[in-house]
Amino acid sequence: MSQPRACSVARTLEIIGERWSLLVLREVFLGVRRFDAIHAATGAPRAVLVRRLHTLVAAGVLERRGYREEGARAREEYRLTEAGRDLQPVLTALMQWGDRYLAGPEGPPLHLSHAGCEAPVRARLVCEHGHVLDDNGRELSAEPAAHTAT
Amino acid sequence: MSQPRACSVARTLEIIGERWSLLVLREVFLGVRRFDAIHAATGAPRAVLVRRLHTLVAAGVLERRGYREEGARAREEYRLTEAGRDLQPVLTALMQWGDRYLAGPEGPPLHLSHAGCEAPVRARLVCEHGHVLDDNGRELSAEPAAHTAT
DNA sequence: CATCTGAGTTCAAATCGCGAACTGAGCTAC
DNA sequence: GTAGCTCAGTTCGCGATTTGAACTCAGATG
Repeated sequence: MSQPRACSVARTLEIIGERWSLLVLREVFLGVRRFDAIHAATGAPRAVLVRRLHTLVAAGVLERRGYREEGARAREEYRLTEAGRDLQPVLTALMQWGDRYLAGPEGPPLHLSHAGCEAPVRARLVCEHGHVLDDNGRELSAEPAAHTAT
Repeated sequence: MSQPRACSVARTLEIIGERWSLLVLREVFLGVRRFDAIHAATGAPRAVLVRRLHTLVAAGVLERRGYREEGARAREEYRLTEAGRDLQPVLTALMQWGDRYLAGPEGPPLHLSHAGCEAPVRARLVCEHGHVLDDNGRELSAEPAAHTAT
């Protein structure tokens, strides 16, 4: 093996693997869309935040658009695209692991529930036959696709 | 809001959010456990790899242990702990997103299936009433836990 | 003994991240 | 109409981190 492994994990991390990217996305998922608000909620330095937002927009995960509220001046906001919304399982899986292994004595700081049904939501591994697997991957088997080259 | 948001995502990223950490974990999940092999498979610089491995060991995600094969000299290997195995949904969610949005013309480079049942496995959001949600978070509602402070 | 391998160290150069201060446009109150 | 406020960035200097390549060192191999 002379080349690093070609892998969708690596490619995804090229986009959202930088230091603040996922925290930015967390905020946008929570409905925080304006620059200053994201800055305050994440604590990321402004210069870095600008770069991350541009990267995410360029990658098609966020969308930057101007808007204007009643009699207020024009502002910018960042919204999730379809591709961005599809990152929800990533955030959920990260949060869930932190809840389990890193929560303080007060328990998890944020609670996700199924709108309408109110039940707590978890990221699970599910096979197409409908079996829900344990989270630990012991029931998984991985194999490279046919075209192993590249 | 003067303090950055307290959040399990942020805490988790403190541990596995560095540049190479998740790629290291990907390899260990795939059964690659030796330093040089991880180095070759990820392409991470050796000095960085040493730091990441130490971080992951210190965080209790990996375990470093010496071993010796028949008549070979002693080596070190890195193994997943229970906590490490529980990161599988994170890796799977990342891979799945990359498969959907970043796969080349040859399609996804790696295939996960349910051992025994052979069916493809996906990371899904599932509520405790057993409903499987869309991946896009539209059916989710988030609220801070009671103790909003800190 | 000379060589190979595995697991790191060490090094200088380039990049990146950081906090704090600054810019500049548009609105609002005086 | 000008002083001040808000928002969305820039700029800046410093220090930490990353990088690739070369080097070390111990144990096994020929």
